[in-house]
Amino acid sequence: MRTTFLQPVPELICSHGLRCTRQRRVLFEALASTHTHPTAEALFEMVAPHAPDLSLATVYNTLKAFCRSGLAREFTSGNGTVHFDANIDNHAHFQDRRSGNLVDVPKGLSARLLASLPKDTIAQIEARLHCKVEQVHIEFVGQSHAGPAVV
Amino acid sequence: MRTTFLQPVPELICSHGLRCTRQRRVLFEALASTHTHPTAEALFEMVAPHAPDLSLATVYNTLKAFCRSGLAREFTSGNGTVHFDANIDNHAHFQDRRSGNLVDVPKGLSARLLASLPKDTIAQIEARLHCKVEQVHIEFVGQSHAGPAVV
DNA sequence: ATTACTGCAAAGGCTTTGCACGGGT
DNA sequence: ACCCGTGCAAAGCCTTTGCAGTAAT
Repeated sequence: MRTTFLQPVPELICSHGLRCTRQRRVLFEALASTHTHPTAEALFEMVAPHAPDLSLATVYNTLKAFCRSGLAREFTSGNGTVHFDANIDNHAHFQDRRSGNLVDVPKGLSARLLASLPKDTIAQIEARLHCKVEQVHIEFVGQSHAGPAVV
Repeated sequence: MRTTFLQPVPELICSHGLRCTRQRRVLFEALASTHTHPTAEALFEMVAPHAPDLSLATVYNTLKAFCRSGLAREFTSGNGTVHFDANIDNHAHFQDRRSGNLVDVPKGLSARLLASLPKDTIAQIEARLHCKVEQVHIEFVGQSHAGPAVV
């Protein structure tokens, strides 16, 4: 569990043009403190104990606001579930086929994977498909053994 | 447009334990004849001219049957849209950020990308995350220039 | 004081399902 | 003849939205 931030959470939220409400603080802290990638519902349940009358609609609205302002990122895994992530830097994911749980591939390994992609092949993709590649998502799917694989 | 199959479509459908109806033939041919990855709705519109009273529910049901029987594959792209694909072999995708359109990265290039992933790094992922990696999805996101980039 | 955010409930898409009919085997 | 597959409409998710009240600036 990461519990410290480069910038205190309230300032971080404010500096992104959002009002710093109790709900947003709690949600951001929860989101930033896990390397799993909770769905809106999962996040709702994570914070429920600390925010008794938080509504699910607010979770959705808040997450959307976070994404718009660049505080978080939303993405959909191969099986269709929408996940949120306060870790902005690009990294690969691993998803358990059975549970659908999604975790980060550790930073160093992610970086190695991304660096391994041959640049000339990407250039060829751009040429063949008449496009400009801006991002790469790598997702591994398979089976988790044992307990919670949170790194 | 690919219009020939290793096995004639009806046999292919039957051999997967499905009844070969007109709707299924039309849908499978349409799906297999494009390298874009239509959504259920898009496929519905593609075949509408050739199947006047096909219902959208049937498209959904049929696609699900195809996926269950291994004739097709379903996946969700990073922006949450569900796409279908009769190309079973593993390949990378490119998605246009604006339109959401998704196309295959040509086979050869896909293969090169997949082959470039360092095996030892994957082994380390398995070790660190206590998991077994079974599949890899690579998705590029960016901008398409010009017209339809169907390869 | 202003205006953004919240919670509730209702509305909205997309997808699935129940059921009677029709078509494949 | 059997029974799976189809079409329609209705029901079910998940997510967004409208609105009045509340809290942040």
